[in-house]
Amino acid sequence: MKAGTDLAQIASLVGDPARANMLAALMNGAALTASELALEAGVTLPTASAHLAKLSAGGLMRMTRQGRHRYYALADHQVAGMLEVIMGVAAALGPKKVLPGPRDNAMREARICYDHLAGEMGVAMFDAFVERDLLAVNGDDVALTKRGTAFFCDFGIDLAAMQGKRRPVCRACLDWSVRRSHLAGSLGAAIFERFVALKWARREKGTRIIRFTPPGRQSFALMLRD
Amino acid sequence: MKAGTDLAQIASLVGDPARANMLAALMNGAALTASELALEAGVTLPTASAHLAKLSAGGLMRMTRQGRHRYYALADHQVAGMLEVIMGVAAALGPKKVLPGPRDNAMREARICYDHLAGEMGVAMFDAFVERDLLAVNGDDVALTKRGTAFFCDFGIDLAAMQGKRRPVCRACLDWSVRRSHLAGSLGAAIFERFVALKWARREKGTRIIRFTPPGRQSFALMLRD
DNA sequence: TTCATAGTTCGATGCTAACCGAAGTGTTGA
DNA sequence: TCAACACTTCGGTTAGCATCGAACTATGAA
Repeated sequence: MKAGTDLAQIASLVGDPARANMLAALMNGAALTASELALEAGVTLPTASAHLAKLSAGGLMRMTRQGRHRYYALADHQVAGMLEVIMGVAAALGPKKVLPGPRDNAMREARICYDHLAGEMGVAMFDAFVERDLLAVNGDDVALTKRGTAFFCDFGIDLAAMQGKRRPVCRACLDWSVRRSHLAGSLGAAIFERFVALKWARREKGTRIIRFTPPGRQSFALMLRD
Repeated sequence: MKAGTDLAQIASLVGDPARANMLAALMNGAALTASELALEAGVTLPTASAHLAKLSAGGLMRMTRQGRHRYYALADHQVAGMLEVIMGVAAALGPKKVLPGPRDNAMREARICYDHLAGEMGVAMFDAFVERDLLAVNGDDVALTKRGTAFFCDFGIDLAAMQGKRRPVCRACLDWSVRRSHLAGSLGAAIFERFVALKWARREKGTRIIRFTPPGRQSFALMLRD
């Protein structure tokens, strides 16, 4: 009985559409003001204020004052993780393909998932690698092919250093915004590092968004094609 | 906006106390009748029936008819996992140390978490391994030590077969009933398999409970100690 | 000081949904 | 065929809470 009460308490905080929209808007890790969140949720300021008070009291949010602004953010990683899991269930259950995922275009296009590229560009990259026989997919398993080994070495990645480590080299990671796989593992991380080193892309400070430079975008497209 | 709506839809299903109690009661993996769930939630049959209809329509539950009984169970693993995560957040936030976790003693002591041992015994095992320098914990990372490698080989586990696989060998998994970590990953799974092979323990059919045999319990304690 | 902006608090309103009793459906057993 | 049981559906009541406008507080700028 007690277990259910706790469960309900947290879930009901997330269970209101206005609050859920606010929480979803904060999933990129940024902190937003009360006004911005009100806009995001489609309610007036007083209503938003009441919701924010509840979320804070419930421990799901953390607030910092800065002058006359109050910035709200998710309380911690655990809360963000919980929201991801719930969205995962929602995505798996809802057969409605009506463009799920972040409203934030930049987030949907390219973002950091731990330490590798996710979003539409991440999925496109993964698909291209498989298409070109650089990666071999077998169920949930992903492995480097001979061609792939040559290709990534050529791209400037030290594959030898990854072998035999605890962390898997290739791993498929399900993208909640697109519901398709992208590349994780040490190779996924190394590729993203290389993108940054080549100045093709950089992380936007304080968020999980990845911004590609115009030339970087071009090089990226080229890399997938040939 | 759409993301928030999906989020709210699922969360609000869990967010009602009566429904949350029902879901919590089903977390041991068993299937219960509508009457039993009504009792569990503390509502009358008609009320429970309405809730169960909603949960089923929402995809969180699965129903099977058996004569004049209707058995309700959680839809799948993903749903059970989501509930675990939410309870984890609730436990982390609620400063009420009033003995959180499953009312069911057997569940709290030892249960399956995917494919490895969780619950009090799982946590005790993890602690002992770290204490004895078989595992090295560094933040969220867990790694095998040299001593650990020798120990687990000696215990009859084929560590070589795990290396280089997609799945991590060691992983820490947060236990919602005890709020401490236990061992997951392929090593965690292999250890549990070994327990079963040695007849120290077995899964109770249809539930997530793990039953240790008396000699198994003794051997287990010995294994942790020396 | 005065004005503007950001946010909270208050009071009133209205809608949703949880709830129960009573009646209805379907299954089992006699 | 009838009675008992398990469960669902229906109708009506009630309580909670999301919502908004208006008034209030606090910070910053002129």
